[in-house]
Amino acid sequence: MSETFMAKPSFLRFNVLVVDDDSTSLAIVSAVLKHWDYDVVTVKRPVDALAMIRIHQDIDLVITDLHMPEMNGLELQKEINEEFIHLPVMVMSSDDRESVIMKSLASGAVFYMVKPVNPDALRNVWQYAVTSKKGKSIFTEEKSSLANGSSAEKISFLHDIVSGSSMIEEKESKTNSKRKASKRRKDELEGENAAAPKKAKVVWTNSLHNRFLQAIRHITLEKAVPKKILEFMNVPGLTRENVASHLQKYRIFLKRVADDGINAALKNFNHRSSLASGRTSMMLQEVQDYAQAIEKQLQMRTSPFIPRYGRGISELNGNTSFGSIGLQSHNSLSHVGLLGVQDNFHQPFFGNTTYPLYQANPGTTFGTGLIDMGTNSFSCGGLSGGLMNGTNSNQIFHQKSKLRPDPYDNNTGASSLKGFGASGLEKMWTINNNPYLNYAGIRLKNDGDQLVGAGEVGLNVKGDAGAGNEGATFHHLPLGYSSSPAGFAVGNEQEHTSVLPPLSLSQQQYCLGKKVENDFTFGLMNDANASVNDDTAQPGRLGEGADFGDLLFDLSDFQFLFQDWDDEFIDSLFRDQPY
DNA sequence: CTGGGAATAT
DNA sequence: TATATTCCCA
Repeated sequence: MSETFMAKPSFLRFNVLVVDDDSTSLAIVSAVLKHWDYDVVTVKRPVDALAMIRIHQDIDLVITDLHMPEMNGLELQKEINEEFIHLPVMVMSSDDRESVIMKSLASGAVFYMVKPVNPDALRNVWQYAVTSKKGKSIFTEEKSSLANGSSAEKISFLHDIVSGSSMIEEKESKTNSKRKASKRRKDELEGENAAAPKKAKVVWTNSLHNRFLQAIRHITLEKAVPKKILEFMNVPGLTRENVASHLQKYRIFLKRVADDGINAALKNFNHRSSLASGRTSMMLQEVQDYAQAIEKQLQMRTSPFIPRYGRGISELNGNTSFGSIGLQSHNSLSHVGLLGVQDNFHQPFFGNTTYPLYQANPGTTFGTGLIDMGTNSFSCGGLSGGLMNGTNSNQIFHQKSKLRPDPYDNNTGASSLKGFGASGLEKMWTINNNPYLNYAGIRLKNDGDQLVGAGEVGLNVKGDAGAGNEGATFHHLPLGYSSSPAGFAVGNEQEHTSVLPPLSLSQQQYCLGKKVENDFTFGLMNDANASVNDDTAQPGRLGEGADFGDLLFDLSDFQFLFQDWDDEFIDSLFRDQPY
């Protein structure tokens, strides 16, 4: 606590929404925030900010410019806090008049930054986000920036005054506010020294949890004790107690699975699951871990997954044949589900030794993925069919979650539209009523990162399921396919960058599970004998060397939704492959 | 000190 | 209610 400031623990992720009509300012703030390891979303219009917050559902902090057309920062702040009470909003402006500052803070802004924004001030904004998350504030640090007489310093003091105490009281004494602030700060520090500082609650994000799981897998469940796990995880700031606590919860979960079955365990695991913030991946990981444990115990050579998990997961959303694991699905066709399985399947279905883990055929269908939306449409999940494919399970392995941004904009040649499928969208709409421009998910256009639209992948639509890219030419995963890509591959037909190796274009159809209604089959892997148009889909077997885990989506990757993509970020996706 | 269960806190 | 922290004891 003797540091000049409390650095943001690297394992804490914060989604910061920046709103500024000025592109330059927006870019700068965004860049600085990213530099400080925040996840940043930017919009230029306040109305888009509101939409983004509603859709994203996992914004931790909003930083908005004050002076904007249509709606100014304070109006935006008011709207936000009416709808999202605990979402902190910071205001920034080149206006350094104290009256304006005070008005903003009185209005409910948690902080006021004078432009040009001090990078140091941005570094610590996570604490405000933490405040919103925890319902308590964490201000234990001395800020080095206080040493000088900058505006930021003044603002910082103003904030200190406002936080945790009556604004009215402070207004009355604003002339000597600086002194009072100093005194307050001192009191705080003394109090903390006496009573020990409040520890920030560790939030077990998906990524953190995944590290935890990795540790357990590495150590093996039997030998996994808090100390070893902690050591393996190697996360600064994480304590043995934290790990012990989580391990306890984890074991309870496993026990519940053992006693009641995976279905029951999943049911009350996390009802709040949403794509970006939920713990769906944890569920999946638990399934994996538990399945492995079972497998070991029973010394089974064949997969024990089907009878137990296939249906179990299917039943999650009440669907008799396919489920989607806590995610939305409102279509009688299509489906999806990570582990969807045909009702009468009684054998392992994860590919076979000849065609292990192929993706579903995207020739006429779309599929796989996490979310299903729209009439006659298909699920299109972020990862979609992009997860697995290929005759080599190792390939599959490394394809996992390599979400690719779109390097192209076929219309302009500019550097791309950005988009993703599979958010927990409830409102979808098509673009220009043009099926060729339909998308699953949200698209962010490059010209200012405005939210330009979201659509659905429709029947017979050549649409990307997944990362969208507007243009005459669609992008496909497998080379040569003219439609229906699934996944995040992008580019044009000739130059696409695919997360998948090309499929041969024979009539082989792939599916896991069965067809649904007419033409749609889904599933994660194919079998050469399967056809989308008949019921002959044969489940394959788990290919040798394949890992059940390969099939599991890691939703922590979706925390990148709406992220501004840049080269560094993209690189990090590949660099940080967990396996 | 460590692990793990239970009580407690948010 | 769920989950993380703290306490307690073998």
